[in-house]
Amino acid sequence: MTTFFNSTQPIYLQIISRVLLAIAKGELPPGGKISPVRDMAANFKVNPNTMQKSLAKLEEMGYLYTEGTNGRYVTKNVELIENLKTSLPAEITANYIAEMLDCGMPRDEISDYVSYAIKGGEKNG
Amino acid sequence: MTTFFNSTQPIYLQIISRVLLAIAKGELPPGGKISPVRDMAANFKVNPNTMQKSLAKLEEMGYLYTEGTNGRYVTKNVELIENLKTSLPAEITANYIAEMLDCGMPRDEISDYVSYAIKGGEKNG
DNA sequence: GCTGTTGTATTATTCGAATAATACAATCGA
DNA sequence: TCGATTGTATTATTCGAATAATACAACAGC
Repeated sequence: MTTFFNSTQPIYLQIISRVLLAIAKGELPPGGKISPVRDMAANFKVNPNTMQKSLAKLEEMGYLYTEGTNGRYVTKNVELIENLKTSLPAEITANYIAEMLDCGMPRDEISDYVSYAIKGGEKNG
Repeated sequence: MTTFFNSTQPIYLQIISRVLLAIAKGELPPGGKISPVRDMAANFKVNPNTMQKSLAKLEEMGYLYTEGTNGRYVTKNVELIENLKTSLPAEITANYIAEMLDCGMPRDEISDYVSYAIKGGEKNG
């Protein structure tokens, strides 16, 4: 069914994450026009209302803005976007470290563990 | 309100994670009796039904078992628990690496990034 | 002016999570 | 035996997420 999402988190939040990522990676450039709500809903295979909800939240956060009935655009606030580029991986990493500490892993062994996992302990696409 | 949980994931799943962690860390030793449903519900400040749901799932998974009306216990299957000890951090790490790659971070820079974050880039309790 | 596209709003329905309030069955201990 | 404790089951209600089906307002292009 939902090819894009997992079930443990609301879809609209997962959409927000994906759009933020696209903005951070420059796939959605500053000032660039994004697809209409209905199209994005179709692409993500979700209900237009769900898509609308996600985009409205992103607008609240300042990452998107609406130009009347003309369409929706990515913010031109490049500082906000630069900030996103650094804060996204930072948050993910801070979260990861917290989880590992919670697991009982000593702080000074975590990065070694990551090294090991990357080099061959696990198979990562 | 919910001092223990965040809102982006169902509480009963978060409880499951916490119990698994406690088992892996040995805080709940193999064969050890755990608190009654009602007590655990009170401790976690959730509804007894929610607690019951989590414990039932953990039982399905084989980590707990019920002795009639006597109480609930942690499995004596130490191999299962040993497996948990390694698989928990492995899964967390695999997930983390996938997220970082998704962010566009080169594979060979991830562990350095973690090192940096641990040593002082971030403040971690 | 008309039509299509855009964002937005509204109402209703379904579903699962969570809570509440009980009730029941089985065992243990006094 | 009696009562407390245990796990379990049942029914109802509330809430948010998600979907469905529309409807409306505003602008662009013909």
